[in-house]
Amino acid sequence: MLDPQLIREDPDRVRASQRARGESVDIVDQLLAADEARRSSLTEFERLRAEQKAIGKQIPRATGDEKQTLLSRAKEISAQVKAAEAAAAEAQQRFDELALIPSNVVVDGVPPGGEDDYVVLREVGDKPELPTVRDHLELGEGLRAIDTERGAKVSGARFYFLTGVGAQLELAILNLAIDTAIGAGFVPTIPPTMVRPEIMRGTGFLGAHADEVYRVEADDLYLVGTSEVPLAGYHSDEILDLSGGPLRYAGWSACYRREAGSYGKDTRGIIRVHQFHKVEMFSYCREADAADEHERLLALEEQMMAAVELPYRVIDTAAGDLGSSAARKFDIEAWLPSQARWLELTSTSNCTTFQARRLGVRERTEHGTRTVATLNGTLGTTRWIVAILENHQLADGSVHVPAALRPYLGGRELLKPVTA
RNA sequence: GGAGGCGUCGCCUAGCCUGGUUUAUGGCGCCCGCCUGCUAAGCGGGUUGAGGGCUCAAACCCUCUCGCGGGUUCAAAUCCCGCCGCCUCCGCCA
Repeated sequence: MLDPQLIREDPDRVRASQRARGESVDIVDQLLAADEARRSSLTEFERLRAEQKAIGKQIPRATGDEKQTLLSRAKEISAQVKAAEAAAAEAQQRFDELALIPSNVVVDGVPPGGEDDYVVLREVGDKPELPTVRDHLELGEGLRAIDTERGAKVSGARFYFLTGVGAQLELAILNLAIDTAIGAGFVPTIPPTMVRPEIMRGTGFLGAHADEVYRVEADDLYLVGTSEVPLAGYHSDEILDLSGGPLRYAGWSACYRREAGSYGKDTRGIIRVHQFHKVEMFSYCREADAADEHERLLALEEQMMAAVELPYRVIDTAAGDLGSSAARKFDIEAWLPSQARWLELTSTSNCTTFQARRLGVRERTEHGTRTVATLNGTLGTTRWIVAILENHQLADGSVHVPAALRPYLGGRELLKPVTA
């Protein structure tokens, strides 16, 4: 949700943002009109209400004829107040509904355009030169690490078992991620992965991508697609003290995604699955500090990429490909040798005050309270296994273990295929 | 799943039965000031949040806010209904 005051005072900025995203520009004028209607009906209600209260105050003191006069006048105004209140509530509701429509105002410098109009900020590391290229599933099966057949048998398409070194490798990635986060001052957090509707709505996931989300109907709860959701809800309706700097959390959780509408895409292996694990960074900070915090999250992601020794590039996502909550988004894509393309491994978004406003997260300042900014970023996921296996494969199907992961894998330097 | 209790401005708490002079009481904490070699104590004042009006901005004014949402009434923290959350006990399960 945008700041109503911003819409009122600088509608052109909102229009420009909507235009850059390729979304409705007219909505701004609809909002301005609805805001005008809302305020005028509110003023009318408040005027009548004040009058009603003034009369009500005189009634207990009055007697006889005077009291009867006051009572009849009170009765009259009571009906007027009721009508004015209903009108004001209706205007407010109309405004609230419209206010949810515009996406976040993009940060200056975000490339305009759609999915393919991203800007590559940098490319780091060399793509491996491989004599033979096996894809991650072939490698994973050879290592007895990934079993998608049994995953499908037990749970259906896009489910899998990680076994042996596969399970250990996932834990290694996630442990390295959480240790990195702790080292950077994040509070390690294991959040609930089922949340109430208002939390899911507040984070903006029930908008355009609502059919991506699993819903547990019997209990009216949603399964989260990322721990961003419970971490954003963690401080909902709270007033924070950010005088000591941003509040930073690193959530470790299972993530669930329906992947509706992605039929036939990434069907092989574990690139696109219904359930995976992720360590996610989440920061609450002052809006003025949000851009710096975004760079900090990106730097930590790059630190992780270096640690797992993957060639990658950083892209600045174009306006039209941002989620509705994000004002800017950087993705890190690792090289995927089997398909000779880049594969998204992390994504970090600056949501500015968009998410926090919906969730009622504010901070105390000298002059009152104000909405904070929220940011999130990936520090490790199950998908990283894909890039690690493929980039570090050797000719015989064994896989070199990056030094940073070895402590989490019993010191092993090499994962070898199971021949038996 | 069953029974009972509770939800008041950061924390604790009065008010609810018996609706209106309540601008929601008092304490703690916190902030400002006074006093005092310093500190503590003492004294005085301030201290929920949201929205709107006026304004360059403030001061100021108004409305809403006693878990949430309805209802009754001229008038609701107070009466009625529904919901949510927490606690205790019982049952069931791990």
